[in-house]
Amino acid sequence: MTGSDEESLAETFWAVARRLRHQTKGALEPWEISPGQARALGVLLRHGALRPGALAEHLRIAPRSATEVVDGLQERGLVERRPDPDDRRATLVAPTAEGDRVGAAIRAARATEAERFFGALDPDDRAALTRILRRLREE
Amino acid sequence: MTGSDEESLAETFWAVARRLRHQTKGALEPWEISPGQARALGVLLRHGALRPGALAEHLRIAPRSATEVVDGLQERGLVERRPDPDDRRATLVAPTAEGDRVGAAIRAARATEAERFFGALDPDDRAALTRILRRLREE
DNA sequence: AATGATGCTGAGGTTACCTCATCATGAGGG
DNA sequence: CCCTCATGATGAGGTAACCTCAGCATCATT
Repeated sequence: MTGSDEESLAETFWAVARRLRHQTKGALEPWEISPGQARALGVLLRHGALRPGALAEHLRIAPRSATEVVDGLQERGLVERRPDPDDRRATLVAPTAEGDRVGAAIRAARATEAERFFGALDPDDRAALTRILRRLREE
Repeated sequence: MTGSDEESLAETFWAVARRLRHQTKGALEPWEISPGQARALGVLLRHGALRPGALAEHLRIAPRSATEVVDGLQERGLVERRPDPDDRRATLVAPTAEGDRVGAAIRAARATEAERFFGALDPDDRAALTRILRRLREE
């Protein structure tokens, strides 16, 4: 019985994820930026300059894939590569001024979408969800 | 303030999703079946025979993509196509006996993984999460 | 019958990931 | 020093899961 309860919890979780993803997709369109790129930009805004490898760890993707994400962001002028002064093999990826600006705007737009999405919940539920998800994330 | 709280709620949600996805990935390996196929098989077990179009609606993907998922399941002998007696344009997709068997095994394996994942929560939190996610799904 | 809608699928494209090989550089031992 | 091995980024090439659009068969309506 526990088993099938758990099953439906995971299933429900994914159903919600899908709905959130579909709804949020449009939020990024004004900037023509993919979800992965937006996520990477967010990490860079939070952490400052990072090596591609470190960025990959944050995003939990392969280092090679981080190179691609950075390529995309660089093409749009949102980040720049510069040599790492401590290691000539390495590159540092840092947001440009435009990257800062766009990153902040995206952050705001996503907050609005999230408000629309999670707005269905009353404040208690919202707080409970936040608390529970944080526990699941950090485990 | 509400805005940034919401932002971090969505962010947290995605962080949890990523972790769950990575953890669950291995659970399907014994059957060499993709997550999407497993999900489709689950829907078919729950609903019985469905047209590809209806399956697509359940999965929230394009009808054409449902064709591909069904192709994959059919190659593995887990579902079969048969003509819809009510409409000769249409096809009904139904699990085979093997599909029933594998579907049940997958269901059990996923329950085990989900238990490992959501097991970090005490029963109250688990119930609350289930209730809140259901609301978000159905909204 | 004729017309337009519907159900499925072939053809072909996109995206976001992956692995493996390559090349430059770094770090430590002899 | 220099040799070897480890490490950082990237080129080359592949894959999985989605998509759109066009085409064909069939249905429903006039």
